[in-house]
Amino acid sequence: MAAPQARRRERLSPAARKTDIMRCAGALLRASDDRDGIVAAIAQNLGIVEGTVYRYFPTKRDLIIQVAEDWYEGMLADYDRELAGISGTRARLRFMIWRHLTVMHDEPAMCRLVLDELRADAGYRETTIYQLNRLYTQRTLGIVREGIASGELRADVPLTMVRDMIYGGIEHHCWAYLRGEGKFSPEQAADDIVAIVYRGIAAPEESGALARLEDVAKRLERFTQTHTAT
Amino acid sequence: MAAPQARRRERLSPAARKTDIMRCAGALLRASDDRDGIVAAIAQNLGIVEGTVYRYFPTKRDLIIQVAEDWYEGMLADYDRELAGISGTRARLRFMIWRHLTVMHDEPAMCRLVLDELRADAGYRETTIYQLNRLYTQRTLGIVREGIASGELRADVPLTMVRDMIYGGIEHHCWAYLRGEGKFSPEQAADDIVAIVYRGIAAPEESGALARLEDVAKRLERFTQTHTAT
DNA sequence: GAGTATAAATGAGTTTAACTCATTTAGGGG
DNA sequence: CCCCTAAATGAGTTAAACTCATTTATACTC
Repeated sequence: MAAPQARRRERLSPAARKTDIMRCAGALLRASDDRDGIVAAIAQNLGIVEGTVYRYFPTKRDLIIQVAEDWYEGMLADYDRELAGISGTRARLRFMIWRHLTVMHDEPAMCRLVLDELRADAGYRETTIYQLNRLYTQRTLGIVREGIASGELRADVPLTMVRDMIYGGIEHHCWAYLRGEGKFSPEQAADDIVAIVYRGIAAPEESGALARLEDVAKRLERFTQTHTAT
Repeated sequence: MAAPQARRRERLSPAARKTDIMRCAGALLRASDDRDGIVAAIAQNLGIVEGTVYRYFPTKRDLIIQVAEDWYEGMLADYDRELAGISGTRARLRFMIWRHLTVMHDEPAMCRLVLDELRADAGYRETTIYQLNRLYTQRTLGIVREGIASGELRADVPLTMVRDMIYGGIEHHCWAYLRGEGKFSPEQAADDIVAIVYRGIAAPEESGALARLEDVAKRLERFTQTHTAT
């Protein structure tokens, strides 16, 4: 039996220790979807004791949420700036959709944590993640509103349902991928979603043209009748 | 202090006891979203001991899953027969969507249990609920396929994405309602979803007409030029 | 109607993981 | 070099899921 390793009691600044714990928690959260005993695992990994973790985070849940929040904040930074460089309702919508799909694709474990665990429980609405997501979907709806204002989209678009179908669709589409089964292409998926949604909400451009052309047809008929009668 | 009630040891047939436990579990699952100590609560409600519950269900999870399965099976019975009485791609799609929305509306607690708890964990795929849902969405895709075959819908419809957007959209739409906040109307929601999706996937009927009319316009121009030149 | 076999039910455990707190001790300031 | 602060400890408590040897209601036999 190996002699029990004498613990070296090392003192870090609170900030450094907290960073260490969060980094370690992030790694473990990505490595496995089993959250049982994760506090013990973190402590063991860092060579500290469980109680020390609780000096920095009141509960396990707080720790996990803060890790997820930090990650998500970094992940969603700057989309606004990127979006500013894209013009056209369709392209802008596609960008928002594609970006969300890309997050799913690049960080399945974290996304699953957010979607399946954090979002399910009571305090989710008090979470930064909820706020960030709200902003993101609000931005998406903003694009739709602009499209309506310009006449490019129908005036009677049910706004929140468009949002629900886009983001609900994304989540459903990635469901299997998030648990390590199957693949998906963010580009392909974004194309497919945008194709359905855009056609679904675009103003019937053709209807005006059709009306004009129907008129043309009638005039032609009269014209030809007049001229052939002569 | 009230004298401790002498427990009356009553023996039921296994079937009867199992039914009792499941019924009680169902009531508690509907009454609260807190699953901690639910086995103890069931035992107390039935005047039995926790260990007795475990004689009928190997784990708490098994009990909950079986309750949810029984409920869902009853809930989704017969949709196939009802669907048979509805004709037209759009109406049939709307029926499937409306029905799913109605389940959400009538049994928010159970739906939340299935969506937020059962679907999140590993064994979900082995669940009857998963199978029933698969059949349901397969049936939906069947309707879309028929629409494509008849030429009513575009040939390039991304089938699974249509499914994901419909059912993901439904879930997103009901999210707040499922946790007791806000309302929604299954009828309105079904209309909105079907409006977006159907327009999104319908074949462009107008395009052929447009092409013909563009041709008419050119002929008219030539005709008028010829005749006014004279 | 008494004796007995069966299995339903018990209740006193164990286990595991989250969380608490009185005590210990590293390490910088005087 | 000592002392003070607060970081870290480790030995708890709590809570809930789950186990199992024992008890006992009930149906069946004779």
